[in-house]
Amino acid sequence: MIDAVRLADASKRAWCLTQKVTRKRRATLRDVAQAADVSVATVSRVLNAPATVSPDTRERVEGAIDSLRFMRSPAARAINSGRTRAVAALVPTLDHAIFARFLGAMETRLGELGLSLLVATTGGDSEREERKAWGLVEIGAEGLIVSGVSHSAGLDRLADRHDLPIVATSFFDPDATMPTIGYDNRAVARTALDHLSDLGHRRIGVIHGPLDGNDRTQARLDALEASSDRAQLSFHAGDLGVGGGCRATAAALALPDRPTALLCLSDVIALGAMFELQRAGLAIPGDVSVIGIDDLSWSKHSAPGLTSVSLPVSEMGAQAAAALASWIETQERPQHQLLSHRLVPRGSTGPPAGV
Amino acid sequence: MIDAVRLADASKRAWCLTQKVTRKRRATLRDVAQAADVSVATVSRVLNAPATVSPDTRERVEGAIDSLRFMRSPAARAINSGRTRAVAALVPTLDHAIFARFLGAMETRLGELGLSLLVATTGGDSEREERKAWGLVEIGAEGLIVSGVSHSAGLDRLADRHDLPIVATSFFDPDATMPTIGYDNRAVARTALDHLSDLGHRRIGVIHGPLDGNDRTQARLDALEASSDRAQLSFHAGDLGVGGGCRATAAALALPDRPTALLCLSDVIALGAMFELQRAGLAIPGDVSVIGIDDLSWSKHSAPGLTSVSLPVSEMGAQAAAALASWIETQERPQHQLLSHRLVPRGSTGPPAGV
DNA sequence: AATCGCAATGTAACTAGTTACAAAGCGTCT
DNA sequence: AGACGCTTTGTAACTAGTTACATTGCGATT
Repeated sequence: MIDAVRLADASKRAWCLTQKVTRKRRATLRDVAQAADVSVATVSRVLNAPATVSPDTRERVEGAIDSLRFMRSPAARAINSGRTRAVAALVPTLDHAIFARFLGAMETRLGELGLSLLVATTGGDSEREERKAWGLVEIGAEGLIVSGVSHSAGLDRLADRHDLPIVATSFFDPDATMPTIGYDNRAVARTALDHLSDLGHRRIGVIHGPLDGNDRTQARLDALEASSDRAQLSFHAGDLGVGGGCRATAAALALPDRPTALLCLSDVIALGAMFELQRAGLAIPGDVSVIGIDDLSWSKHSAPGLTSVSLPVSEMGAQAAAALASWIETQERPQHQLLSHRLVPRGSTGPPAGV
Repeated sequence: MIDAVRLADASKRAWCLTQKVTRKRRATLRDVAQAADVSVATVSRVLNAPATVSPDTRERVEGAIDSLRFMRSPAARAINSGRTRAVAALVPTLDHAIFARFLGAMETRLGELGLSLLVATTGGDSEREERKAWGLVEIGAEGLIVSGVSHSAGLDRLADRHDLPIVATSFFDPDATMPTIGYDNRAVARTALDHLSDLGHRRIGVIHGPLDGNDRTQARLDALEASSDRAQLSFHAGDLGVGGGCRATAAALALPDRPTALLCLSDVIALGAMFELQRAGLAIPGDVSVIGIDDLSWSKHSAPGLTSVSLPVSEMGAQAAAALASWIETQERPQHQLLSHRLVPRGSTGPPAGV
């Protein structure tokens, strides 16, 4: 321990030395002031309120700024303003259309609000989530948006310790300790099930991804199990991604009593299901209907178009960004927000063959 | 102007006042020192080199830290260390699997290197790219990774002004002003074309996305046009995404002399093409072969599996992260890096019908 | 001519940490 | 006993900006 510290210390000093030798110190505000023969306050004013400086002086200062290639130190600015103008988002992975879309919308809204976005991935691991969250706060994130994994105790500690604004998304739960902005995952799953059962399907295969640490999937499955009186449900788990959907679908199709419809807990999984059905030579929806959840951008273009439950992911990103920004600005904790989902019927679902 | 400044000033003061009333000032290092009855230096030591402080004192200080819920100000740390430990990435959009994968790999590697990732989207607009880049640097990004849009003059100015490390990715160009880490887009396109022409295809439809500001697409098209002696090429532009692929494919299929193969400049576009072919009742590859570029994670799972040119996108993200980190650390500009691509033949390509 | 108001500028004290250097305390060796 | 070395701690000066307050100088009133 002691050795490690000493080592770190030594290397730090060495690095600092190199610094001083290698690169000429960057110009500071005082250098500019000296070069322009004015006070530091005047330079600062040229930067922050140019109108209060005489055109004459301003020009001289601007000249000095340019010739010294001066740039304000963000850290020094932050120390004075108390603001870093950066917030962070934690998502399980970027390699999934739904999170990417969410982050995209969030980044756009944050940009409008003058904030930048730090992104970290957790891999759905709540220990890693906590570690990354601390790291982000330590480099200056003014607030956090978490998605996918439930708010772990660690995040609550973090929020408490820093008075740190943390918004949880992808689910709605008015009883949660932190504000939640999301949809009702149980209702989402029921919407999909209702659609299939309304069409007359009684044997339905539920295709889903991994469960570990994924509250959304769990909530959806719970809701389906609770509604299992409406139809005979079989559950098939697969890995993440299209490949997982393929394999789980293959398992469902191998059932002696083949389902007449597949309820996929995401459109990505549904894409795998459609590929697998095509491979099996089964017609959609003639032989088997397919429904997804998410309504990704390509879903309307598939052949046939994929029936899906549209989730307001972009809106969720924008709302979360706005809520967090206002929380930071006003110090007032935002309200929970329930966003509505919507069934988008397309060609991939129809009545079962026998009907 | 003056009024605006005054207004801003006034509201700022008001805000500060509110601050002081509403939230109790956060504890500083000096508060902790006072509470523990030690000097600020000792508190700092407890934080940075606990071994050099006697267990007795350390305990007292740690107690004070806990009871005051003290947290170091990131800005103050940054001002002293000269490091913010954050770098930024600029991508055209997050809503595209290829950039999401790239960013994911980058974030992972940066995390290993103790750096955090700021993400901003440019929408493929170089003006916006420049604006966002400045914004990111102003809040403390120590380096930049750009992708997709060519290094605009604005970025060069930024790099020059700050001595800011900027790495360009998604293309390889040893003559570029900033280090590039990427693949040879011309060669990538030729690889795809060679595969089709080796199979015997002579009428090939090239399906591509929008051109504005997209150097990668342009480079690929240039290479194809230069090789147009190998086959008769028709070019079909579509919007971004699967929908664009569908529409452009529809146009290609409507040609009096229908192409026997479709060369899609991305797998996303290829997915659109496959959907469209399915809609048209054409068999893949029996009637029309399809090849993509990217080799996305689902490409191997489609029906039939999509032949694609695999791009080392994840590796590119990791390499860019490592290169940028080392540039920041050592002040030594990294080398350009050419990453190799690879044809992945799958079921979607075969000899044309007549052969 | 004296006073007032205002714009333009400077001085110095802030922000919240880190750290070089000094000093005190204590045990050990000569 | 005095010198030396070690650990432990404190003082004060840094980092690079912002800003409250003081000051100067000029034109316009009174």
